[in-house]
Amino acid sequence: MRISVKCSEAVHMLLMIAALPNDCRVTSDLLASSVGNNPVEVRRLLSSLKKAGIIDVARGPGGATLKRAPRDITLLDIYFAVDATSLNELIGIHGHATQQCPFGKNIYQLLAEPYAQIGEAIREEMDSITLEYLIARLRDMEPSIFEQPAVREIG
Amino acid sequence: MRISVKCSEAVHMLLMIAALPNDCRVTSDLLASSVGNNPVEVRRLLSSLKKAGIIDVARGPGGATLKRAPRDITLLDIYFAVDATSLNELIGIHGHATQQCPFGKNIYQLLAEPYAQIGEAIREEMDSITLEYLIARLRDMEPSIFEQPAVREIG
DNA sequence: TTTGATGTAACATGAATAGTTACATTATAA
DNA sequence: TTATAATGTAACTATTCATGTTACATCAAA
Repeated sequence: MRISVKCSEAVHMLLMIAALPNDCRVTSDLLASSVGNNPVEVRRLLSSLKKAGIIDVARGPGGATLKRAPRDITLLDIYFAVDATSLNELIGIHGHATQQCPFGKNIYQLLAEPYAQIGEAIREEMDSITLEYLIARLRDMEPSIFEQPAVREIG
Repeated sequence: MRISVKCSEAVHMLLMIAALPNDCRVTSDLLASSVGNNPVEVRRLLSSLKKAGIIDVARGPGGATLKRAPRDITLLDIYFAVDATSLNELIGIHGHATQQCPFGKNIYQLLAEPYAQIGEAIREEMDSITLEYLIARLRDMEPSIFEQPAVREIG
């Protein structure tokens, strides 16, 4: 699975966790069937989101719930949660350049700053997109999801 | 090779092509030994840069030369040249969500706009970094490269 | 014509990713 | 307490994709 797809799947899952009513247990099987992936992979993602403090996952006949308010969960949080590799690795620099060559010797330091700028731009953009915003967008697109009592509310 | 590493290797190569004196033929073997990769991979990158109109590569005992001024070559050009996959694929959306589910049905459209914003931020940032700027940075770090006679020894 | 290089196909290798099975663990409800 | 239904994770397999290697046709210049 590509890093990006992990991220969009996690968003998908979080939307379901956030929007489904309290009496609907959001299990990994339910999530898997909607996301279109296998339950183990979903659980791996859930596990990552849990470690990041974004959700709580109850064992036994439990289901997952948000641990923070949707406005306090950004795409950046989700991205970092489900993908251990940092942005630095995503837009990385080849590490096998010859140190004997004046070009090879300097290429890392040369690119480090510009690449850090790009990473920062990505970070800012992702951090500006909250789960709250995505829920609002979803409400516009599919109001029926929210036309039921006891929709999960946090914070 | 990761997409990012391709990009940094291409920058490395372009710097050598731009900075080495005219009488020094920049061959794929020379580039490969500095970049620390095999000549065929380097030729694949050269081929991509050529297709993108960034360099000319002479056959026979030729060597590569820039086709455009360094100020007209940006990191974005280089990135697109050496990586066929678009940014949309880099930060993509899972395509296997169930259409029967109101979440799965909307997830693509929901994420499309925010993701496009992120892509645009990356694009802008990469497009602001020119080869000219990188050459200037390199000159600051390693002035010796630009003091003519010494450079012929590279490789 | 010889030499030294590119261009690329075809195949092999290897590493990362994803999928499957299995089972221990745990909370809840009867 | 026990049965049930779910998570947590290990271990293994399969697959995919990026990379490395070999080989050779092509080409330009001396």
